[in-house]
Amino acid sequence: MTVGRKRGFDENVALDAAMNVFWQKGYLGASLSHLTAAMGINKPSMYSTFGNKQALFVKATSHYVESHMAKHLKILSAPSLSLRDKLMQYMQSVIAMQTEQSQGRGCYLVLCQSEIVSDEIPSEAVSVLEQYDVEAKAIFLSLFESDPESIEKGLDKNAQIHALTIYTVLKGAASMARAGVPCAQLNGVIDNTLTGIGL
Amino acid sequence: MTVGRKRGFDENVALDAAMNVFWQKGYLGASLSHLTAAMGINKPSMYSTFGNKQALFVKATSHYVESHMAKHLKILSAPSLSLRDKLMQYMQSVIAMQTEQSQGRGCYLVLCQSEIVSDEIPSEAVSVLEQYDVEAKAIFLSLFESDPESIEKGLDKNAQIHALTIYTVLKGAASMARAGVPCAQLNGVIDNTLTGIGL
DNA sequence: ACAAAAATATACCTATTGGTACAATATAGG
DNA sequence: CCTATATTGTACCAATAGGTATATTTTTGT
Repeated sequence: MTVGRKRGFDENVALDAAMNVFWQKGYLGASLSHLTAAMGINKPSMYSTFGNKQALFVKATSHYVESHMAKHLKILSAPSLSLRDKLMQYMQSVIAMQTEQSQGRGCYLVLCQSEIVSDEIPSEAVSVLEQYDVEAKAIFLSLFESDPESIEKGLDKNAQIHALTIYTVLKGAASMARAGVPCAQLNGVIDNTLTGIGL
Repeated sequence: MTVGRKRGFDENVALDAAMNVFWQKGYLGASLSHLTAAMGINKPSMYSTFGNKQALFVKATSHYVESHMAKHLKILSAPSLSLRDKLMQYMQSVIAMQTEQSQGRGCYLVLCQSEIVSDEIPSEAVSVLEQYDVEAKAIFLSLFESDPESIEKGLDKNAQIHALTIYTVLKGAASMARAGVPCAQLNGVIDNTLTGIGL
């Protein structure tokens, strides 16, 4: 065992609490008082464990992606589903998660990415946000470029546009979810969107 | 003439400058120092002219709607255009405006509406933001409900879903514009969207 | 039992936040 | 020209921001 007093809190529980604060308030709106209160610790504990606000944000952002976004991805590679069902179930799953809270919160990433232009966000926080944005776009692009059914239907010819359509609707749905629009209504938007792509 | 020293600045010019700061930074990220510096005045002048930060925000928000959003609306009621062209030209016009700056700023309203859930926005600011959200939704809804071509094609049967689809894509496109995606790519998304609705 | 190490609580730091008091400066009417 | 009125510049206010110094508590190895 390492020498010294034992940590009186679970690092992952605290990180999850911090993630929820950033999710609700964004980077700028989440003060250290808000964060540490939600995490159930005081500032020195936060600083010694996570570094500083931007380092906490970087960890909280990765934690969001791993705990709330990654699990939906396996739907996109389910071999038994048609391309339409892959995309539909993926989008429905993501949006259901974003409308879960009675006071919907939408998407952590969409919220915080919108703060980048303000020029008030530290560079490491900007980096991680931009990195996930690039990755998300790449996932849809490679799906339309490589999926056999996509190629068969000729959707790979306009893979870029179709990928951007999915991504745009997801971002829009995140805004709508944050504004309190219920999941059921957004499912109709998904249906329209997939029809427009040709699925 | 009224007695007393004359105002050394143009109220509308100052309001326009304030609008641009809120557009870039949102309500929380726009400090009084940022605002007054951009407006070219000092704090007492700002407070005596506009009241306080939230009153300035309410005026700046209305100014945004009138100077940047209202002008696109006439496209939706152009009698010579098909329903598809009305919606396409409207969306293209809005998105072209949002991608204008090399460092795109997206939509003022979408940005600030995303701050509401943070619970850090004064109530009068929340009210004006929610009011414009309701109005925007109503415009698309009444279009699909009442437009002759919409009725002829049976789109009025699902007017709610179609209206929400347009609005969701516009919000998503605003996020994309803010992230720097060029106008040309988003025009492809518009095309997909209108196809999905059945236009 | 005791020293070293780690985590905690409290109090503090400087900078900035939204907002004002007050004195100096213009302006118009009498 | 002088007074009333309105705007301006400067300096300030309390509260909070992100971050830290320090002393206290708790733990383990010797």
